[in-house]
Amino acid sequence: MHLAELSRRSGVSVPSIKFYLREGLVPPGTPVSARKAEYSEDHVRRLRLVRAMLTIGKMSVAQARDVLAVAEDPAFTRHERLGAAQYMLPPHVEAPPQDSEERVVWDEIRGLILDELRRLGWRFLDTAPALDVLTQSVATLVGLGYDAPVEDFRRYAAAIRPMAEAEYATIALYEQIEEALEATVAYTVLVEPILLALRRLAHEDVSSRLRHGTGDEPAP
Amino acid sequence: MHLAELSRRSGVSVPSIKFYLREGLVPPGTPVSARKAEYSEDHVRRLRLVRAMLTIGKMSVAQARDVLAVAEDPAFTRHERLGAAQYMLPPHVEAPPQDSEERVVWDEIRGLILDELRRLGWRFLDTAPALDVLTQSVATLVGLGYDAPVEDFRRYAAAIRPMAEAEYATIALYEQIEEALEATVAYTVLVEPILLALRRLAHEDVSSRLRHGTGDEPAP
DNA sequence: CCGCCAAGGATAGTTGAACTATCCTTGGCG
DNA sequence: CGCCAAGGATAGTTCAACTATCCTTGGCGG
Repeated sequence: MHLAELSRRSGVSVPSIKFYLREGLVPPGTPVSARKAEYSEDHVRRLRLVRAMLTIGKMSVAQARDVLAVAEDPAFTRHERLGAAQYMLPPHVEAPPQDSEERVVWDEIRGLILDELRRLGWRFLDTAPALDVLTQSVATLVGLGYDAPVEDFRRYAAAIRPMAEAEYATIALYEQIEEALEATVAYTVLVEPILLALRRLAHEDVSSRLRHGTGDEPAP
Repeated sequence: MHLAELSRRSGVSVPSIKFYLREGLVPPGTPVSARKAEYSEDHVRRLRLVRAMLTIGKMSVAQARDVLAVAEDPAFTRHERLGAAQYMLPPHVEAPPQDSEERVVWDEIRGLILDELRRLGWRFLDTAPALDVLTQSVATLVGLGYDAPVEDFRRYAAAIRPMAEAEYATIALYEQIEEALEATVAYTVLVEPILLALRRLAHEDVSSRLRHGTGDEPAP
């Protein structure tokens, strides 16, 4: 198909597709002649993924480009691609505080988190960006005067572990099929809002029960 | 304290504080004379919260203003404020697809989700924005050619429910203390990245075990 | 063979958000 | 009485993400 049809199929305007091509978010079509390029079904999928990364994942164009680049770099093994893509996905902490006093608090919180997760037997690199995100969130919470939710923490971790196992299996399944190299990215970006939305609905349910709790039994 | 000191204490530049004052993200100080205003410790807290909403929560200035406005509007009861603030927090779905074919898929997915959650006994309004976010994410996943994760869904919901109960209790505790009106906002915005970061670390752990699984036992 | 013409690519312009710098007003104080 | 800095108002800047315009190119009809 040509640019015009790709635009129609994907719901992205022609100038925007050109922009994404320029930025390297979408691979160029195969040139069928010097002034015509042929686009495939993969391009439609890719455009949809890009839109999801930008709108749902709130990623910048630059971030999306970098993530997609490693996610499909044949120089890496599938496992490496998976890890590298995940490490590049936002959110990220720009830089830990330089201010010495804040830095002490930061390091202390990071240490506590690390200990707690190691105690659970979790294995990951000390350089995992998610660790810094965790530290930042907890540090901010503490800075606002709230207690660090350490016991909640253990509960969160225990609840999340089995989910991650199931998800990993699903992703690995799709990764076997070579056509779905971007499964990691799609699952990471799109399952996250699902989890958060469920959490909010659960809050609403809890709140509703406590307020106008009728004769119904609480959920198991 | 004066503007200059507020800036120092909060780590936000003076022009930015002025900007936030103008935009209504921070309440004005109490004017001690015509050219001097006194800012309190609450202003420091508020500025930190605002920065967290903008940087960690990736909210826009307008969204932050609206959320904070309802979160402390004395015209609402505590319970109403809680719900209203949560409903206004991002992410949001701008508009369901108008295209008739896509719209059918959308409604179908929305119906499936609603059925599933009702079957679990969850109570919430049909207008909850989180429902649309859920629908959008699942619809996008389906549009990319992945299966809708319905059985994972049940697992997610079951795992999240007890977390939500514990969190609600914590938030309610802080809400009792009148000085922490923004507890809902702080917890929603700051605990979400914690959950997502834990999920990513769990993925890394699972991946690491499957790859170079040593003699260690898998985590319970 | 020559020139037309549209697809596709290059270039510059637009828009909106989030600051940021400058100017202006004001009243306490020497 | 006039200086002067805090604080507020106004306009300017920067950056990302598009978006519109022009330009190049080569197949093809005359």
